[in-house]
Amino acid sequence: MKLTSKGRYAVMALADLARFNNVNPVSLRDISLRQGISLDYLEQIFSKLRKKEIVQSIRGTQGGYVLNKKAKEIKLTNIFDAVDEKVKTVQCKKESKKGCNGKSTKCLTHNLWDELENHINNFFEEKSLEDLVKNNSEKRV
Amino acid sequence: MKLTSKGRYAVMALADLARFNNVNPVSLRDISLRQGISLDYLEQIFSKLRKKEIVQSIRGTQGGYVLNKKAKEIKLTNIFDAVDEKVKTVQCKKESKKGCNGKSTKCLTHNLWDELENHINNFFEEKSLEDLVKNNSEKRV
DNA sequence: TAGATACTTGACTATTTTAGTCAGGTTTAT
DNA sequence: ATAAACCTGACTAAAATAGTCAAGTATCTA
Ligand code: FES
Ligand code: FES
Repeated sequence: MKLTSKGRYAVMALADLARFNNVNPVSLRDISLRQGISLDYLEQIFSKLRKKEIVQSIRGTQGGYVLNKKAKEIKLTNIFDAVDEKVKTVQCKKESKKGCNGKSTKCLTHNLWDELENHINNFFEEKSLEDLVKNNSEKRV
Repeated sequence: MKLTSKGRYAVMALADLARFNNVNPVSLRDISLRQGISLDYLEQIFSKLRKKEIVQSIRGTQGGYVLNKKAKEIKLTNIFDAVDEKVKTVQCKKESKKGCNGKSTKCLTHNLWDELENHINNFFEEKSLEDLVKNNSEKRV
């Protein structure tokens, strides 16, 4: 199981943004340079973040992005959800009573994968952007 | 983040095996039919499981596979490890002091991904094959 | 008001990974 | 002998990933 770059970059970029989220909007160009992420790719990512109202955009010179909520209120879940990074442990449809591989009932291991999915999602629901930034500045002290 | 079929199948197949692990070895053909997994693919998977001494093979007619340890002693970690299903949340090398994207230090979010990786691995270290089979027969009662 | 900066959008593509298949073995019980 | 079952390695189609590229639009500042 691996985390995709898109998800990782989204969080990295927002952490960067949260850290510089004071007076001025932060341009993607700056984030791109600081975090070493392709500008074009960042644009794709931020387009999604904006649509889910996690960030707000300010166009024109001196423009950029700002957080649309308090860092405390932005959970990793929200970020991953926005960029379609989802945790998926099974192939079988959740709603359907059918199991994987076309079986008529759920397989032996189905519950396990459900548990796993919850276990991982719990982590994402607990962590907020604030935790990230705070944790990091504590370390620096 | 998603779980690959290889990992899922390995656990499914071993759960099946554990359940029928009484007198006779279990043939891959049977597992293939019961679980709806391609026989050829199962062979690849069991080759790895055997090399890591999770199962033992018995060749010839009436042959098949048996568990090489008690179900209680086979953790998901061991299974995933055997089939190279690994949890990977970062690109940067663990040992290296360098960060992702060629930076000279670890990035803002590196600790987070480390935590995530541990969080997931903990789950795999706790669960054993026995849990799986027991859990399931309890449900059946 | 010209120009630069920065956001916006959608299409396109190379690479990698996944999820197998296929072909040809070898071993052993009956 | 023969059939059942394991064993091995090479191959491949399809999907997912990680971007790139092109052509805009909006807004600030000189
Ligand atoms: S994973 Fe859901 S039925 Fe097998
Ligand atoms: S993830 Fe390890 S340095 Fe960025």
